[in-house]
Amino acid sequence: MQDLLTIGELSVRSGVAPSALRYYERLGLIRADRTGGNQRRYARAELRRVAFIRISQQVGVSLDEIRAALDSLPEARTPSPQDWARLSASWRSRLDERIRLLTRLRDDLDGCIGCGCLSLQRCTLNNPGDTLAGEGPGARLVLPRPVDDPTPAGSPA
Amino acid sequence: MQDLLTIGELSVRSGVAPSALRYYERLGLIRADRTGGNQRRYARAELRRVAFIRISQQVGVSLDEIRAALDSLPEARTPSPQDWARLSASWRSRLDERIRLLTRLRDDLDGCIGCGCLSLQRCTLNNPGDTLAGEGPGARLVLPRPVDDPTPAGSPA
DNA sequence: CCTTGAGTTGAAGTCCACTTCAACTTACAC
DNA sequence: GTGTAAGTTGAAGTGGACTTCAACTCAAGG
Repeated sequence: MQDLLTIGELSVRSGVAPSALRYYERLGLIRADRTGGNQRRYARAELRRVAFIRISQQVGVSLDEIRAALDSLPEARTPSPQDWARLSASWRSRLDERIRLLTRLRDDLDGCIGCGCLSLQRCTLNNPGDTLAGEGPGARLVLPRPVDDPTPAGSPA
Repeated sequence: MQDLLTIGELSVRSGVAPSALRYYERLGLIRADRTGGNQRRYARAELRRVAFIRISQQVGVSLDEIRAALDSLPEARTPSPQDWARLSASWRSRLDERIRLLTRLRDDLDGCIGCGCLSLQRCTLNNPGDTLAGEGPGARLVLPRPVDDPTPAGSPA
């Protein structure tokens, strides 16, 4: 066991496919030394970078933003625990926000289930720049903003 | 104000772009009558379908699954509040699960920030079939399962 | 009538995060 | 020295959820 990992080893240890690791490298998220025969050899510290990438993805951050965050790490030295803590902390509010939104959606869903209304207005939905923010595809709001459903109260759906 | 909406009206009221509404129709998620001149006219009930689609997307359900869910609605009659309640309830556990995972990630992140470890193993991360389930792109696990990082305790990252 | 904004279509394009492929080279255990 | 698993590359493909485009047609107010 040396201090350098092959791509296969890093893949197994990180749970990330080799093709994804190469992709990350192309995007500048991780780096590798090369052997005389041009094969990648990863320093152990890269494991932490990959860990950070995966965590960040869970939080809902794009690879591009992750790259920006990683770029803020000191280049001269191996990042310290404090460095990593700072980066992780920077996602904290986004994570909180996502949890808050989903929780609110759940509560609203419960309310809607109670009354069976599923009305766009009272639900968390269609609250642009709030619920629609930051979630994956399909959550882009193109039009200015939704308008209340003027169905006369009591009409049959 | 009649009981049929143009695509533009439905778009404004639902907050979904016309192109997306046409796309939903192609996928069989919503339907529209046509005027003599071949323009779409939506029954008011379609607003609820669109609402359901958006809510479901928030929960993290794919359009394909949403279509399957919508297909389970009675065709003969306008869906009742109970029908919608049943569909919404079917997402409930997924929503709960997502909230649970994100919350756990937050807690772990706090822990990791405390110690600065960011180690793959103790964090929620790389807990295949658990954390990695159901979340957007980048969360596919290809390799069997990650292996513990055997960095000797006390080695400098 | 005529203009103009809204709507129609199919095909192609976009974005993100990867994966797959083919053709070839290295590393290493025996 | 050799067999084979593992690695290399660039280019192209995938999937999901849409958007954009060009070339038209429709609907409705003046």
